[in-house]
Amino acid sequence: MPDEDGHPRPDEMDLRTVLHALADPLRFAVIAQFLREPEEAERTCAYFQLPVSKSTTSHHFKVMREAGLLRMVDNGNSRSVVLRRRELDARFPGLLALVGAEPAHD
Amino acid sequence: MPDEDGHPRPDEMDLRTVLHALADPLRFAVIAQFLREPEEAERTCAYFQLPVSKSTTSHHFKVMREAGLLRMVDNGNSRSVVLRRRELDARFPGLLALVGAEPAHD
DNA sequence: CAACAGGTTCTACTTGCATCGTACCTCCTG
DNA sequence: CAGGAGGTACGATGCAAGTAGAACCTGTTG
Repeated sequence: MPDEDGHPRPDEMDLRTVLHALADPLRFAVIAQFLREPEEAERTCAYFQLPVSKSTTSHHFKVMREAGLLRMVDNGNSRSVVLRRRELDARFPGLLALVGAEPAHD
Repeated sequence: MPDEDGHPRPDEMDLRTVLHALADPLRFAVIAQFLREPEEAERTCAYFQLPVSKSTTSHHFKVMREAGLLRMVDNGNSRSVVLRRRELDARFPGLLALVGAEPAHD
């Protein structure tokens, strides 16, 4: 079972769920953006400036967290998210590479 | 532009579209099933016995064809579909392997 | 020719999901 | 303590997409 923040362990990740998370253009763009940042980069949700409301942004990040794509990092002050790069590469080899290979869009 | 049957060329295939096509459980199951068959296997739509009506089945196969996953083969007699394995492996390396690695479900 | 099998198309229904506004929470800073 | 920044939770809404039924098409087989 996922931890208290809804993060699945790698063996709990479901490919269909991950694909669904990536099928949305905004979520795809967030992951693609992360892949252009240094590894282990921590970013606030606000950093991505998605063209939707705060609550919608929060919803999208929740979907990505629950799929296993992102991990929430609580810094006391503000929370950040981190791409779970190593775990995803181990669980779904090649998947992030495909996302990163896709040209940025919109 | 796609051909008269709606098949995109590999360079026209869009990863988001492909991921969306694979995010549906029935469509995912069809591709996973194809990966358990011999390469170049031709199958009728009816072969998969999806638990939905004929028109819904036709809809799902259309989505997969238009995403580039399947190619329609007209045998005069009955039509069949073929997984575009080589082209997909070239365009999205590793993607089909991920689908094939996922345990069958339901 | 009639009947059937396999697919497609069209229309309609219904479910899912992205979206938003509001209210609320937590931590920091005047 | 009051206010703001960053996020979350909940309820409502509107559109996209999965679904089914009916009519139709094509090729095969009695």
